[in-house]
Amino acid sequence: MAKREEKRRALREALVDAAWNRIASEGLAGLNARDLTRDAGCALGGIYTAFRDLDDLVMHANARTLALLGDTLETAVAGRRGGAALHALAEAYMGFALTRRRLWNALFEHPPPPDDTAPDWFVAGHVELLRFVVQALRELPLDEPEDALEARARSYFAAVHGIVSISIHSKFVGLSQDRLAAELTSFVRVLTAGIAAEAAGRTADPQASRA
Amino acid sequence: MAKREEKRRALREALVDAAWNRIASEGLAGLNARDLTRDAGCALGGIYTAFRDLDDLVMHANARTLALLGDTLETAVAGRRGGAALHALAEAYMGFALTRRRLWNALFEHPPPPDDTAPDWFVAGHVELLRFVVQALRELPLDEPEDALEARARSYFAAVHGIVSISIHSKFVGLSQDRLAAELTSFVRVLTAGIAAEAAGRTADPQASRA
DNA sequence: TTGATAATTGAACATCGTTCATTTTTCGGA
DNA sequence: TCCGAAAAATGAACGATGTTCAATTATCAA
Repeated sequence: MAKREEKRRALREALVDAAWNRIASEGLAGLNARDLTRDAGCALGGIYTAFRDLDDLVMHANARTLALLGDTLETAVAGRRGGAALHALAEAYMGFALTRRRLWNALFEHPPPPDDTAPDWFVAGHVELLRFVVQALRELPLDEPEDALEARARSYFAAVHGIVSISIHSKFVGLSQDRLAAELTSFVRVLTAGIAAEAAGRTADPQASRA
Repeated sequence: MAKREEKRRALREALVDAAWNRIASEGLAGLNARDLTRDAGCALGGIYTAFRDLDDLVMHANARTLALLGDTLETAVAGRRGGAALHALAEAYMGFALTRRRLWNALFEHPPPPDDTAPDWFVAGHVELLRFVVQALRELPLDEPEDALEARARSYFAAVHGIVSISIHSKFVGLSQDRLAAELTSFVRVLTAGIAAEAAGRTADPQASRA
C-alpha cells in the first residue's frame, strides 16, 4: 500500500476542491490561505507541501474550470457545423461566463506567473477549446493552411471573449444580457458573411491577393 | 492665496505621477504604498489625505493612460475614413499595447471596485475612445440607429482588444507581433467585407429580416 | 522493531494596505 | 500681527496577508 502518494493526492484534491468552491462562491479576491486550509482540513503549511505556492494551487483550480468550460462548449457544438457551430460556441461561451461568472473571471483575473508563461498542461487546456473553433472554421470556405486556421480560431475566440468580457465587466460600459446576446449573434453573422464574401471574391477573381 | 488647495493638487499630482511612472517601469504588481510615497516625497499616510485609497489612486493613473491611448488613436485615425479608419485604429491599439505594455495592462489587471462600477469620469474616458470607432462605422454601409451603432462599436473594440490581449498574454497561446498584426488586418478585412455583404443583401432583398 | 526519510504542523516572519493619535500647517477674524 | 480653530501631514502601530521553518508526526524499507 502506497499510503504516501495516496495521502498526497487526497490532500491536493481537497485543496483544489476547497479553492474551486471558494472561487465559485466568493470570487478570486475572497480567497486566502487560512480559510482555504481550514476548508480543506489541513494545516496552513499544507499548501506548500502539496503545491509550489498559492498561485500554483489557483492554477489547478482554474484548470478544473477550463475543463468544465470545454465540456460546456463540446455539448453546445454537438451536431452543428460551420456558421451554426460558431453561433452555438459564442452563445455557450457567453452562457458559461454569465452562469459561472466568478469561476470564469478567475481564469483571467489571476495574475500570470512572473515569466509570463503558463505550464504546458494549462496551455493544453486552452488549445483544447480552440479545437472546436478550428473544426467549425474548417467547414467554412476558408482557403487557409492548417496553422493559419489555428491562428484564425485563436483570433475569433479571443474576439468573442473580448466582447463578452468587456460587456460583463461594467467597469467599462456594459450591455444587458439580451443586448450582449444580440451583439454576439450579429458579430458571428458579420464574420461568416465576410468569410463567404471573400471566398466569393476569390473564385470570381483568382488572381487577387490573399494577403 | 489658496495655499490649501494648491498643495492638495500638487500632492495629488505628485502621487499620480509616481504611480504612473512606477506602473510604467515595474507594472501594477510592483507598486506598493511605501515606495510610492517615497517617490512622491510625502508620508505614508499622505495617500489617504489625497485619495480614498490606493485603488482610487491607481484609477487616476489609469485615467492618464486612457487619455494617452485616446491621443494615440486620434492621431492614427486622422484623415482616414470607414474601413481604413478601422484598420488604423486596430493597428494603433496593438501598437499602444505593445509599446506601453505595462501601462496598458494596468487598465485591465486592476481589480474593479467591489460594486463593479467605475466612476463616471473613468467610464467617460472609455466612451471617448469608442467615438472613433462609431465614426468609422458611420462611414460604412451599416443601416443601424445610433444606439445600435454604439453597441457595435463597443463590440468591435472589445473584439480587437480581445485579440490583442490574448495574444500578448502568452499565458495562453500567444502570437508573434507580425502574426498578430496580420491577424488584426485579416480580422478587420473580414469584418468590413461582412458588413458590405450584408448591406448588399439588404438592397437586393429589402424584405429580409435584419434581426 | 528500528532507523531513516518524508510529510505535517502551526508559530513566527516579512510585507502589505490602512488607520489614527499626534504634530504641523493654514486661515479668517480680532 | 496674532490667535484659536480647522485642516492636513506625519509615521508608528494594526490587522491581514502569503510564506518559511524548526519541531513533531507519520511512513517506509530493512
